[in-house]
Amino acid sequence: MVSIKDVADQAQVAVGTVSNVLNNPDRVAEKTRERVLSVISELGFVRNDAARQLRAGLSRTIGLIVLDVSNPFFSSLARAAEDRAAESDSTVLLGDSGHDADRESRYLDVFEQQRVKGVLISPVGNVDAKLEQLRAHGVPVVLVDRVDPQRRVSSVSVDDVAGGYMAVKHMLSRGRRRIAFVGASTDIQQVADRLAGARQAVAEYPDAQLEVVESAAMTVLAGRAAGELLAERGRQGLPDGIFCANDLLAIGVMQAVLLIRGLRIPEDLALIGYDDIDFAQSAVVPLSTVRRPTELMGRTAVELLLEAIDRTAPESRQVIFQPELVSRGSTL
Amino acid sequence: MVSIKDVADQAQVAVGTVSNVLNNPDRVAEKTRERVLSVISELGFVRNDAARQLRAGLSRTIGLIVLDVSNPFFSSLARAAEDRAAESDSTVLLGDSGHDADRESRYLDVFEQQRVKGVLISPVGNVDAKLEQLRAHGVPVVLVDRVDPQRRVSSVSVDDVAGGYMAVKHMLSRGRRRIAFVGASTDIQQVADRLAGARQAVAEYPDAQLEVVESAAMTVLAGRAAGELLAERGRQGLPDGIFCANDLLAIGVMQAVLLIRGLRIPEDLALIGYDDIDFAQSAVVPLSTVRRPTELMGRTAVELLLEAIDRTAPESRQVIFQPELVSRGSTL
DNA sequence: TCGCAAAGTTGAATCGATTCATTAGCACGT
DNA sequence: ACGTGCTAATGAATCGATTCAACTTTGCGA
Repeated sequence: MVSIKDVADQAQVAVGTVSNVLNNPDRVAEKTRERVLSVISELGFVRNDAARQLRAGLSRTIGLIVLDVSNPFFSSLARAAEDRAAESDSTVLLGDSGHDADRESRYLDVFEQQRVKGVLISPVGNVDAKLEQLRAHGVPVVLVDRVDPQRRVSSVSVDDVAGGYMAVKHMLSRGRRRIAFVGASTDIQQVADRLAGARQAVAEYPDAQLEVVESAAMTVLAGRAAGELLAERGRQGLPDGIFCANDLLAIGVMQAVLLIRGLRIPEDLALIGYDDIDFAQSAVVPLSTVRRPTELMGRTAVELLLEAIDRTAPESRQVIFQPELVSRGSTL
Repeated sequence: MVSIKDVADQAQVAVGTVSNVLNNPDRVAEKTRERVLSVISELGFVRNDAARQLRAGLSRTIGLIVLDVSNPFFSSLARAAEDRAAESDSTVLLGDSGHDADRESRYLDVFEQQRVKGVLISPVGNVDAKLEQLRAHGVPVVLVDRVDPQRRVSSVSVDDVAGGYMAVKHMLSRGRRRIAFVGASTDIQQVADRLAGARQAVAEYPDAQLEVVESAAMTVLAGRAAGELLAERGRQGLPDGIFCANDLLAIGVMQAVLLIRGLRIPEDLALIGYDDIDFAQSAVVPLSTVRRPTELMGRTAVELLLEAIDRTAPESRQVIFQPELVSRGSTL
């Protein structure tokens, strides 16, 4: 394996000079620099990051742990984070916890051993202890899609109350009055927030009413079950607008309504989801939905982290983004 | 920052002993070990991976570069690879190239600087030069979902010809005879292979015929366009079995057929896709499909890599997996 | 009591890049 | 000829964990 020493010998300079060629090129005379560079490529020298990091004390990597990489929300966020990190020439180590606290904990351990500059995490379980340990070791943390109730750590998240509000307000403004909300248990913060937003919107229209349908999960199949349940009532008992807590549910409801009862969307029933997954626009009837600014969130998360790294006094910041309404055929 | 030296001082032992507690616990007397361990947790000592790696010469990490983490095929493969690596206590660094050669190249550079033990990659562009460099530096490489024509590097891939064959054979064995293949350009190796398999199956039935419909892309919308095109012919001109090169196309075809022409699946038309994405089973009519053994591929890829790392003579191995037919409602 | 093997412990040397105080070389003005 | 100021280059010390030859202690049989 070729080391900086080998390069120095071959180029007839001292090791310090080679190091300067790599890190402070302008301190080295042009002729010398060129000679060293040509030896580097001739020998195929590649910097040993472990040695650099050991001496420098800090690494150039950021750890990112997401709940599920196959979820487009997270993969798009991760990509944006990587791009932003690359601009400040850092690298992102991506870990997928898969909603599993053990995996999450393993990644945190690895990240700490690797002495990452900072950690971005959308936590699964109770990570307070681990995060506290990281912070005690001087590793800044930024929460993603979650806020710290004690506001001790920085975070980027989305105003889901506003998202629920704009979804339902959208249907109300188009004349719908009998609104249904379909979502899993309100134990999930995001579901609770979206429902709260929906309630706010309905409260602004005295003649409107809101019905809550609790689904077993947040999947297409659960949505279909909910849709069948509603459709069984017949035309009279039906709501004229349905807001689903995510797009998968909405697609399930759409399947049930369109095929099983032959109702039409949006004529008989307006439908809106949440997340803007790929399938939303390629559903049979293009699905209206609420989109979260994932790229911006990823970039911002990295920026908050870099800020915390540079700053000595680590005051925390909570950044909350506003979601965006995407209006398509299902609410025309 | 707490180092092994601090632990040694506090526990009144030599640094070598602390190191042994961590790496060769059985060489240390029980009493000493306990004392050291308690000091470690008391001081919150965390091993510095950079120093360990510098001295040991090799790291405990494996680099994995996939084309698109949000593709369930890759995310599931990545998760399996991570689990397998964890069993041999290694860590996987996951990189998402997003079909972008620059990003891919950046990751390869980072991996090499980090002195990863080996690299798993599903390559975008022409990475021959980079891979050659890695191999020259003694870093083993295993290709994922791609074979090296020159068989110089190991690989794990799927027999897509067999996949195409089993999909079409399945429909033929249920009495369908007018088969259509829907897929994007055969410039894509996977598409070409699946079509070749379809041809093989059809050739076994003298009274069967195969029609090829080229779609613009491999998306739901492209599938819908293809479905509409077919449906316009009316019942007579229609095939009675359609094999789509992936599930997205199949879902598009299903939408077009079911809603726009009111045909029934599988009575009027059998339909089968490829990949077994989540949506396949939660489609209106559950979609039959061909599944690739992603978990097994991920595990095997890591195993091939570990093999190559341990072995001094790096002979390459090409492992080709057989896909599996998943029969659901769309081909009953 | 002595000898000797086994078990336990020690600490200096090592990995490779970075840092920085020091030295070398050169140009210019007086 | 000599001092001053500048750029360029040097190389020893450093980061923290691991390794291993050397040393100490313990246990046990003769």
